[in-house]
Amino acid sequence: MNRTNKDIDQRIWQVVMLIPAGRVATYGDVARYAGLPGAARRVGRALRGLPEDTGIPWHRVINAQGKLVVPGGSAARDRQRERLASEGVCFRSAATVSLRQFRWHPE
DNA sequence: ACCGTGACTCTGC
DNA sequence: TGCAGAGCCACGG
Repeated sequence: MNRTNKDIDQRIWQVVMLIPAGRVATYGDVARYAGLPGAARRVGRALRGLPEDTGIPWHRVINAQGKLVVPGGSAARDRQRERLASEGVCFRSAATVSLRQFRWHPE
């Protein structure tokens, strides 16, 4: 079975959509839940290609250090922090979330 | 095919 | 707490 890149992206997006509001997940977690252990960078690439008006909650995906790593300079970074805050996610610092407290753990 | 780069992660100092 | 190194997957020159 040859999985196309598009299939992989969809798989990743589907996992991201499972993250409930007020919670966050790391790139590595998403990769693992999508059946792609170790492909955290692949997840980042999949999210980078999303349009601005997407319904996929990409802002709930951060790195393993609880940090928002979306490139600065783009409005996306501020939007991510704003959305998370509005969902009730508290920040330990300007761009760092309390993973311990808000990390999503699928059952 | 080689190499640099990136919305990554883990380990060790 | 912070930074460097190495490993990771994938893309583009």
